[in-house]
Amino acid sequence: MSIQGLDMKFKDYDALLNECVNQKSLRGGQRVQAHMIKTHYHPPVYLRTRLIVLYLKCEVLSDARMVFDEMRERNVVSWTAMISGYTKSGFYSEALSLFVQMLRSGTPGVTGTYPNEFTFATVLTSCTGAHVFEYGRQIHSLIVKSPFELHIYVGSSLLDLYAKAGNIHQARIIFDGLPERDVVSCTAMISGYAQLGFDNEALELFCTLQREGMASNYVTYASIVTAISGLAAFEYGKQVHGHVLRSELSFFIVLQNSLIDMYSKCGNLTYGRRVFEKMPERTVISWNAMLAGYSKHGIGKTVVDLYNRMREENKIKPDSATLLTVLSGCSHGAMENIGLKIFDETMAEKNGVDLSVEHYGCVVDLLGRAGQLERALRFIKEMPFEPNAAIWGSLLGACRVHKNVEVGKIAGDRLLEIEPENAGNYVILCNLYASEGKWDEVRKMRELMKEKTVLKEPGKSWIEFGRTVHTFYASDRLHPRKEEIFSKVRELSDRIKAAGYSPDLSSVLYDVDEEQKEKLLLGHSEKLALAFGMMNVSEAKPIRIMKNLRICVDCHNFAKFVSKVYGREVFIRDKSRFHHIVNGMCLCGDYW
DNA sequence: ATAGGGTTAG
Repeated sequence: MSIQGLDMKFKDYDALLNECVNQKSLRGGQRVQAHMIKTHYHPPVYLRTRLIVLYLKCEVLSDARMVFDEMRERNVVSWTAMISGYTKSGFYSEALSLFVQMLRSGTPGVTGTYPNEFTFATVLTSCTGAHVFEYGRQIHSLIVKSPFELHIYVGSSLLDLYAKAGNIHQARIIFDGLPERDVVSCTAMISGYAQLGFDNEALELFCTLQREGMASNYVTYASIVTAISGLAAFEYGKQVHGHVLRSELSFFIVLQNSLIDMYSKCGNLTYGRRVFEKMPERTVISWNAMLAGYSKHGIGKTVVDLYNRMREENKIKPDSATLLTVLSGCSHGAMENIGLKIFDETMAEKNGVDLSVEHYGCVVDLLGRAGQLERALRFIKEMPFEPNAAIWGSLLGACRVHKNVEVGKIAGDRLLEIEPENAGNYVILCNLYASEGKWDEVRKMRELMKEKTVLKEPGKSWIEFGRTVHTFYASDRLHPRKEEIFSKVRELSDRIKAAGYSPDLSSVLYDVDEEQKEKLLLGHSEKLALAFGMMNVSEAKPIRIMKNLRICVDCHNFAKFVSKVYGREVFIRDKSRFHHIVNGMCLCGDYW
């Protein structure tokens, strides 16, 4: 196409620019712009905006911005296009600052440019991306006064904003208030539930909407698979996977990634690996999800093998999450030296990944697990980050296992400064002091604990059986089969006591007599779930239990004895990893 | 002409 020497007018430029946009031709746009300058043509707002849109489509933000800045006058589309350009590239604060300028713009004495439904939809996304939720709420109040409150695009990003801010209730109110629903608004609601851990609600909404004939796409499925991962609802997950395979959606990498994660979190690494191996194309997330599965199961060797394969294939570059997973996999898998070596190698690499305080935390884990507590302490003092609660907690945990009161006291004091409200910290310190017979210190800790701690999240465990997820709370008085389950726990306890089990009363926080302590221990939700599993799950199958917190020492021991005495295989997924318990032993090596 | 939802790590 040649435009030299022609007498170009609005209509011609418009046609040319349209063609460039369709072909995504950056060079074409630049030639049109050059021609305008050469022939002293002053394009109107419309044509300048078309140029901005073209440059944004070609992902050259700076060129778009240049055209934008040269405009003496702009309309809502020029503003919105520019804001959207910044939002899509993740420059949220630029986008928000433009939005403010937009409201203030206009000739003196005249009000600014008024945002429309396109502007609101995109600017809310910026607020969510930038995590400036208070700002988003202010924009919400502008929207309420505008005619666009019930617009489906605006409503979707608005409910997403509240969901991401953690206010799922408000998100649901907005969702229910929308006059119509479509895939995106429904998916935003479902993923909002899933990301905040309201997995049952996510599943319930998904089922309801499906009955209502809602269309689903791969984003919807990725979100629902995430909810299934949280519940570890293996049977349901397989069903959804089958559905995906029969649809046209199975080629989406994002969806395959979430399936890998789902199977791993259900404790079925074989299925996850099968999805992983069949992928024609992988992203770094595919690798990270697969690695995380083996890491959480404590299978360190496979973590390292897979990581080496990733580096050998040299197609996908490991990122900081990869390294974090590999280091934590080495720690869970008792491969301390290899983990430390990988850390050192990464440090030495020129353009390796960005190391965060969490990576350093993994190294503390590795050193602590290896029993090198003084070295871990030195490492913490020399690292380029301010140590946080996770770092000190990791060191303290290691000190408890290796019974090192000296270093443990240092870690504990720092930890209580940062996190005085966390009861778990006092418990570990109590255990440490008790193991050395320092009863004065134990008493001091108990008093401090009573004074400072706040109620933590209540413990709960669940197990999937007969297409239903059965949930148990500590000393569950509401469960319909409570009598039966409690007596089964008693029965298990009596039988394993004969084989050498003795309840670990020291892990009970409350100041009550020993009999009470044992009763409290027997009421732990994971024991109830285990008893339920023993009553219902066929003997040929492993019992798979999920727990929202970390498993306690006594329940861990209890499960080990049950596995030996009754010859059962037990998986317990807790907050930090999988415990795979067979014949009286756990793959975690009693370190978690 | 300009617009909304998604997967991994601890």
